[in-house]
Amino acid sequence: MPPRWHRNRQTVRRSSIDWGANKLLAALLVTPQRRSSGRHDSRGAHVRYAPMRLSRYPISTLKEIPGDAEVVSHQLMLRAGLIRRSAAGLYVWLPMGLRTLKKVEQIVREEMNRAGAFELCMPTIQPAELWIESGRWRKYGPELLRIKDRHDREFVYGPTHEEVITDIARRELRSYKQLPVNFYQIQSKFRDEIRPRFGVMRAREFLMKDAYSFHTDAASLAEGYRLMFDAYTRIFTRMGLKFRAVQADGGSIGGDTSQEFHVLADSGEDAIAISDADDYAANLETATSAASAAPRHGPVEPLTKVATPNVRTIAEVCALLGVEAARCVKTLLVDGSAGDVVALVIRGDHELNAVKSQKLDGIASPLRMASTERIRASTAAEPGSLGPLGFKGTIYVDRAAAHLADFVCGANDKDTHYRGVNWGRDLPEPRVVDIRIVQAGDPSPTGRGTIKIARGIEVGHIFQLGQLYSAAMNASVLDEEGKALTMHMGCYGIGVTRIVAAAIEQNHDANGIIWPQALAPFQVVLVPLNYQKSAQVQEIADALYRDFNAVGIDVLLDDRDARPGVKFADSELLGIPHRIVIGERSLKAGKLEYRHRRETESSEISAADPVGYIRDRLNS
RNA sequence: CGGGGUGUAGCUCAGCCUGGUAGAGCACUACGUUCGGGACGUAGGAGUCGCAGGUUCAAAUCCUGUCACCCCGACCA
Repeated sequence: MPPRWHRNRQTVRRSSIDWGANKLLAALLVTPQRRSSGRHDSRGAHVRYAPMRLSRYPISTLKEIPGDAEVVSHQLMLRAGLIRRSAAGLYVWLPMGLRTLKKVEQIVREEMNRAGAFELCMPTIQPAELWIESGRWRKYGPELLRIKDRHDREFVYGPTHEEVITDIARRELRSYKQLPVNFYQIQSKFRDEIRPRFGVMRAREFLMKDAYSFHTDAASLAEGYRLMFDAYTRIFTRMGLKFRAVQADGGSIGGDTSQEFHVLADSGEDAIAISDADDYAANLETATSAASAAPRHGPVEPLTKVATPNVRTIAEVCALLGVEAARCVKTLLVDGSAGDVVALVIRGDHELNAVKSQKLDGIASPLRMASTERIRASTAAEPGSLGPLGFKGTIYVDRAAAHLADFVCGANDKDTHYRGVNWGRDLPEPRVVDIRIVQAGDPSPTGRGTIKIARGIEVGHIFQLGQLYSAAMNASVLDEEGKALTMHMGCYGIGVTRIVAAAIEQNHDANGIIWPQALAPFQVVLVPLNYQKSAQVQEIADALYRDFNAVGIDVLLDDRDARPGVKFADSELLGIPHRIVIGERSLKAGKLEYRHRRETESSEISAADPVGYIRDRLNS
């Protein structure tokens, strides 16, 4: 069933504005009966149904929150009629929402162009051969949507475009003189997420700006990477978002150096560690802290074995023995890459970081905890009384655990623990690694300040890929000596659709969205009161509407025959930054009422030059 | 994929336990009154009760299967 848009019984006045290409749209919006009764201008085109009059604009706001929307941005996007769900993780962008999406796109495009990147457009459907060649046909897993055409040939719906761009680059680029170069596109991606959620925030099909740069060497790549870092900083700054660039893990895309851009919001899915004294910031997955500088204390206590019946957790051990968790050590057994079991030792009050751990030699990636059967087979102990003492096999010890003296650990014997354990005396000196999750209050690794934990929404990610794909796909150019040179690559993503949701998460109140100026679908909403009754109100509202359009300010005229409360509520839900109320009451005094979406009180402005007033505010 | 939950009008939901043939509010249509913060009245349109099978004189309701969606965990822009 088609939605029913707001209608206006009243005949709209003839407008002098030339709508150009919008005429066709305007004509299409007209119902058949109306078309027959409409009037035509001298060129025979329809001009009566100006598209930015709310009586004709297809908005459909909801008072109630659709039941499946969990986070505010999803709720507000549905309530304001920006998107509608088509299937799990698949969304339709309605006209009002698309306006904001296009603004995001345009800012990204302008800044990418300014950084010297070239826009191109790759197909969403990609041939399987390229993925087989890069090795990701096997590696990518079920998130990759694989499809067949009528000839039974295999394709994928692209979740990313490294293969296609590398293929193009190796065919088009021949000489080092053509480098460095950066290509980007703003294109739909499909990732068959296990659990799409939060509306457009984690959708399966989404819009992404993806850029790929090609270089002769690592130094040039680092320079190109820096250019992208700067471009991203400008992009998110222009959008009026509070964001933070953080160190990141390469994940499935691969590569060494990588940073994420996070929009800070409490509802964010990612935790990030931020120093309170300098610019250190990292995804919790890779965040580290300063290792203790002081030397380890020497042994004092003798090694003693104590009975700890039915004690399994660190908390229980502490309670029984009267020691702090920070003086205990916990030993976690994980699957090794050779079918064995590897022991990871961390301090009792710390937690294991899976991303850091799975990078260690001899550990299976992704990280898996060893099954109870395997634990029994390799140690003859039960989980709960495991320890490094007497463990046969590889042992990795976290820096903080390695710094302990006279500590407590499991004895690898059911219902017993050791206390007074010391590295070097009772055990060999450990293999020291960094495998724990940093905690709020830890010292920053830069040596200045302490770590705070914040939450963020990842809206951008930049990588130095190196020769990962170019080597696999043999993408080379000739160097100065005429020898083949494997190109160095960087890749740079921005979640275009996700930005819209992230901006709302960061900018809303109880009444609705509060768009940052750069993302607002319209800058100004005109709210005439009694538009249908008062000739004066109608005349002034129409004139203002023409004037704003004439100077190129996006304006929406709420000419609906609705009560004031409805118009106010909708203008706030939609989050239009500037609202001008045209009412007979203030017109008598030669005034209009102005209110910014962030303000709680209206102010009177002169009716003489509202366009100039708004223009000043837009520029300030 | 594992665990939990829900499918009844465009939206939010009641009815289901205890079978008796479909409801409310919002939205929509018409008319009237109203009109500076989501009005009111009257009338109206709209649902194969997710789908399939079964039990029964009778199924939204009970049973079986199936599909879809949502929530909690490992992935990502």
